[in-house]
Amino acid sequence: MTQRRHEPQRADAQQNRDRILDVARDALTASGDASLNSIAKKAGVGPGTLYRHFPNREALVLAVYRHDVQQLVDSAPALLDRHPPLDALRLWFDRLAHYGRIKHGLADVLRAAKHDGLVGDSYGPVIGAITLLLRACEETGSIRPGLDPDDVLLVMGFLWRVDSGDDWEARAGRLLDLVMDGMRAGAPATLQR
Amino acid sequence: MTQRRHEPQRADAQQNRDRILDVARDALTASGDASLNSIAKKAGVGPGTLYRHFPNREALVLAVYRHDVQQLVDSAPALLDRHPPLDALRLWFDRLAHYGRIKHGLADVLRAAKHDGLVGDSYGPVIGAITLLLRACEETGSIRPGLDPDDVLLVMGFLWRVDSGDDWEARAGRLLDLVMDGMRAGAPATLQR
DNA sequence: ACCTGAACACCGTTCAAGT
DNA sequence: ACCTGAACACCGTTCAAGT
Repeated sequence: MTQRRHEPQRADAQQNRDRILDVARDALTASGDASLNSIAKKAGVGPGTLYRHFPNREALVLAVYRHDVQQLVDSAPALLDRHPPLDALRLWFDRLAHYGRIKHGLADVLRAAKHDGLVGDSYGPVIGAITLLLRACEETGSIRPGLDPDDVLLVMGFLWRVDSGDDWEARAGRLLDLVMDGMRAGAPATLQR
Repeated sequence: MTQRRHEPQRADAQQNRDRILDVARDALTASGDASLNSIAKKAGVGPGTLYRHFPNREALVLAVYRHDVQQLVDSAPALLDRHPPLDALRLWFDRLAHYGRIKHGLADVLRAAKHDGLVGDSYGPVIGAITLLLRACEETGSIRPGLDPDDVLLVMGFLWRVDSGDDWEARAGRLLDLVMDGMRAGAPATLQR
């Protein structure tokens, strides 16, 4: 939505920003809990410079993964074009699982983003994509109506926490099937409470 | 399983241990990220003393919630006596949700416990309770057979992450229903991959 | 306008020295 | 056998001083 590229900015500032993002991307992929100070040092800038560009860890993580998230979000319509809605939904969450596995910290940011004010920047589009997919499924009657996208994303949170054995993909697949079966239209009605 | 009460131990050591646990319980309920140093200080002991009793944060959290977890685990058979298996399963997870909401850090410990060697101490019994409940459901044919207790606990992890509005209980209930519908025997078969 | 880097309060953790 | 508490390396974050 907001286009920050090429805003009037001093050249050295822009360079610093880019180098920080480069280093941060590498550092975060290597291990999710890389310290901000260590990232600043590796980027060859003072801690203050990092904080000037990114006021907190969340902002940095978000900036690092911005394009990747956008790409994931954009893929939803294409999936809907090429597959039945329910399959598209499933495939999209497959992708989400892969993203969450590589992009450390993204899960936490998405979780926190809901409460902080910065809903529009990354959480919003993600929820938007899920909404799109859910609606398509509803229209074909393949899932129960009225599912809340926030709820669905929350439950799918297990995808970020499957441990990283070599069978993680199979396990995630099984569990994804399980949850999606619960979302299906044919699924038993809600229990009497 | 292991009974540590009244092992030969110096009186002051036992007192220190108890005071640390008391303070830690309060501190953790107040906020989940209370520092170990601050807990030691409030308990009136040096940091080294805390570390002598509990080598890391995980051990402390586990010790603090030991009795509560045991109580939860023990409640499973009673639930099975008084309710149909599927209802018992649902009610037990309701309780788990309430526990995870108050006992900060317990969720992380349960997650980490699987990989660390200390499986027997707390993770084991919890998985044991889930296994018991799942088997009972299987026998009445109310859920699909072959569900892995680890998998189920992993998916239910969303319970610890429902945010704490005043509607958290309703939301958790909805999502619990959703997941349990997926576990049901009547649920649609696994998708073709 | 932006960067530097020393500085602050804190963290988890260790370990010599005491009793 | 156990406790103390100074000490270490680190963390996130700030802010005067520079260019």
